[in-house]
Amino acid sequence: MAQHLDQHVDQIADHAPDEATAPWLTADQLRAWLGLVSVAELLPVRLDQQLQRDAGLTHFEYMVLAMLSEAPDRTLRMTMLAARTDATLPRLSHVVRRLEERGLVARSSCPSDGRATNATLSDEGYRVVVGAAPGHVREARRLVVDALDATQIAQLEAITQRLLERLDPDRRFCPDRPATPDSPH
Amino acid sequence: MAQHLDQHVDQIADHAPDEATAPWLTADQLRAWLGLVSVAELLPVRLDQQLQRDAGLTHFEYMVLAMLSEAPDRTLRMTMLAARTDATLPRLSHVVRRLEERGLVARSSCPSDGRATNATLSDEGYRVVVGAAPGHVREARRLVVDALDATQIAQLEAITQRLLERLDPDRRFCPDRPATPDSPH
DNA sequence: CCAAGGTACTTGTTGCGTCAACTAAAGCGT
DNA sequence: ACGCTTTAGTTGACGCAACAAGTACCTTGG
Repeated sequence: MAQHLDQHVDQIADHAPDEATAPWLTADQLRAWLGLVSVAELLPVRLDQQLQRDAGLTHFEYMVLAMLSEAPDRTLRMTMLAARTDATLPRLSHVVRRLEERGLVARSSCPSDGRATNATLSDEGYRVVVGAAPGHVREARRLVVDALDATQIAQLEAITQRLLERLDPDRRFCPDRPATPDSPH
Repeated sequence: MAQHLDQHVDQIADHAPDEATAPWLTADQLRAWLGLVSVAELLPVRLDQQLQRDAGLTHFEYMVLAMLSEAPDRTLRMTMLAARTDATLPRLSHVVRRLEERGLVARSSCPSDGRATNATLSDEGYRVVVGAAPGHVREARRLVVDALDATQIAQLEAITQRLLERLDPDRRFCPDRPATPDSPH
């Protein structure tokens, strides 16, 4: 499948022995890399399929609703919500508009800052996300958690943390910072 | 970030102690799961960014060209190419049409089977993919390979193999089967 | 040798994400 | 009080992927 990443190992060994200019991978590295790329390609698709089928939500919509469900008053400013879901503001704006049309969230202008918009989870939205959560977790178990033993779970956590330092150096995604719910003023 | 996956651990412990109906995750499992989801979300974006910037290709287009570059006569049937890139046929058809408009591949009707279409990498397409490969591998090193030590590389390979058994039980993706290039007749 | 069914694509439609404006509201210096 | 800049969000256009239909070709049973 991927000779193109290692097939010229011998020829570059001739004139480019140093790390910086020798791009190709060893067989072990190649297998790990291709495995990770495959997982990264397939996992989001599976998550979307399960949630779409069982709850009529994309994974991203689920994340939006889930973040709101945990926030004080089930309300977050768009910017904060975007940070927590690793979305651009335009993307979030479109998605929230569609969710509002479906009656799952409501938007309101923030009283303390006229520029800001607060998104609030409706009762119906709460029912939807609470109804979707068990199936989602079941899928997480089926695809990942139950496929690995405890040792591998620990290894996976360490590996993903290392990778996230490179993939997301600013820690924009999954900031885990305490909620600054409404108007910080 | 994700109380919604574990916040009710205590309350379900009351009435649903068994595995099948107890969906929530332990803290360790939760961290590994969220880490993997984040990586799966960010890695494809980074790969697309680097290839788009340096070679004007999406990761998927790069995969298409790379698979062709390894095939005998730089030629594959659409169905085979779709299997090797984990794409649906409609998706591949659109992408190959665009690549043909850019002069990177050529399509021709298969002489031995009038239904089939062969995609062939042009010289220009070969130059593009060969030019793109080093930067792509460099990015793979920067984001993943060089972030992990040899032990973790081995762990990651084992973990991804386990996960792929669940994510892709039919081994549709990355089948690594020998090329059946043209007309098996 | 012809009809029925399956195979290998291609094409049109729809939905979502990104990018590039654009609007409106603060903040800030004078 | 007046502009100028920054911040927050929305909107519209465009590109790409998924799904559904359609077309052309092969194959198999009668």
